[in-house]
Amino acid sequence: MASNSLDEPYLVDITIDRDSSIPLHTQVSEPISALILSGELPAGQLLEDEVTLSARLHVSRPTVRRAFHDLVAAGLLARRRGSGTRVTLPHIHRKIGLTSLYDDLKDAGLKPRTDVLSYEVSLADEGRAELLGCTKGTEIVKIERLRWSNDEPLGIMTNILPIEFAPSFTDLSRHGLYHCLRDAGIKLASATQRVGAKLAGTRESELLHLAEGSPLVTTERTSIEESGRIVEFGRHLYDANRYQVTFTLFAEATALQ
Amino acid sequence: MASNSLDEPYLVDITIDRDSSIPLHTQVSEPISALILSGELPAGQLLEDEVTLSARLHVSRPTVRRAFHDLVAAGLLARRRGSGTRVTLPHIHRKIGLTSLYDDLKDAGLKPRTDVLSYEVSLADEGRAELLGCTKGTEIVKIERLRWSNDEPLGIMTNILPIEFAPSFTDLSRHGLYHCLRDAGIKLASATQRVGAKLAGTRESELLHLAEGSPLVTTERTSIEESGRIVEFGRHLYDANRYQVTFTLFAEATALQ
DNA sequence: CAGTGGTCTAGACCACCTT
DNA sequence: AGGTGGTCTAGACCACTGA
Repeated sequence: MASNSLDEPYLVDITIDRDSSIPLHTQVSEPISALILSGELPAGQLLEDEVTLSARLHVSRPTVRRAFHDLVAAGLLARRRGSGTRVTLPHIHRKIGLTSLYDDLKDAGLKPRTDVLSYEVSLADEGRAELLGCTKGTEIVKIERLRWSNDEPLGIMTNILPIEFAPSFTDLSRHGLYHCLRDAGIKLASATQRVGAKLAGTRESELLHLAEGSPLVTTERTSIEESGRIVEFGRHLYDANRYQVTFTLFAEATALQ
Repeated sequence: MASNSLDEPYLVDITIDRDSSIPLHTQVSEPISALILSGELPAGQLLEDEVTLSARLHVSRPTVRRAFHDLVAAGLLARRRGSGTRVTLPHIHRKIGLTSLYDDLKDAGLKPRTDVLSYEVSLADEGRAELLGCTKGTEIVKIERLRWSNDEPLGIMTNILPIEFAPSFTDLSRHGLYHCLRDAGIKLASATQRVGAKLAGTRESELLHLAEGSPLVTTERTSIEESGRIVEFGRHLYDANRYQVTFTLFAEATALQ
């Protein structure tokens, strides 16, 4: 292959602060991540090999390896023995996270707005208790919201939470649900999502300003917190002509199964 | 907390073969993964700490750490400093992989069958070239298949591939697309997926034995191979009353972004 | 306080790719 | 043959958890 700039290792500008509380491997991976996501590093760009980089930064090779490994897991880098470490194609960079799946409209610059339609405290019946992994009769909060985009209603969002996780009505009317949870110090570990389709019923079509029988995207989500407890269960309905769910799967993550 | 069996570390039966070509960390993680996925280890079960386990197996602590780290990334284990390593809730175990998203019916015991409706070789027009990341005029293969489940049509699957990745018609009529790709030695790295909804048109409703205007789940997928090239682009349509897309997101994976 | 996972080091050898 | 990432070791110290 003809030599070109992609094949000359890019020397990322990294300064290591050994007094910082930030782990060294993060101090290595974060600047690289930022360069790739900002588009400054083009797809296919070769990086320094890990031995050279560790010598230049005066950190151990395992530390650089850990940083590179994290970037590979995030889909930003691809490595090949003998060949080196390169930036992946931008397709892979559009990786979706736990929060962005729900707060993604903000980023898209679509002037989002969310109205809280109802906020109810009640005791869990059998079905809801099972959805939340709690016992029947536990106090739960049910929230119904309407999400707007460009001054048109886009989705109906219904969520139930055990009362100890639920944000207050006022917090919720100001910020998104995930934002409130994070502010309350609740750390989410994972979320299981089911996406399907259905036709709009009477109430749904009225709320969303659609004709009855219009196609809707349905999502059901169960969010789990670090210790394994279920934080919330949500059923959302979106206008299918204006909303799709996007996500990326990685082969690596399934290597064990 | 009252002492119970979950809080007594479970000693996983692991034998290390140092002559094997399988990495030691895999020899540690794989049996644990199998025990959890088979349900033999209950949610919340405490495992040995990594120092004890590494001593028992006569491997170094970083090797055991690597194994545990992989199991955490796969969603099977959760670790907390000072507290230990425990099996996560089964919610998280239903993790979806690159292939299972498309070959998942087989597992569900639904007697799947796939008919190849058409198999065409052509030159990529502008739109298809962009979808596949190749130049206009490249030879591509377009495949249309009908997937059955329990002797009822379930989905229409349309895929395009650069001709060098495309399986032969005969291979395709015997095995799933992903199966063929794997057999051809093509290693997938990631796939970006978009899920939405629409109403069935005339041809779709005929093929799927549905009324016109029935709700369909639509998926679009771009699969990328190790070196970053696009392997295939697929547009699938499914009967929404019988099919949903399920997947799990992990917080860890997004830590960098 | 003791126990646990999190980070880091400075090496070593091997497998694979490219030239 | 040389360069690259993949694996593995035997330690060390720190931060957090729980009793």
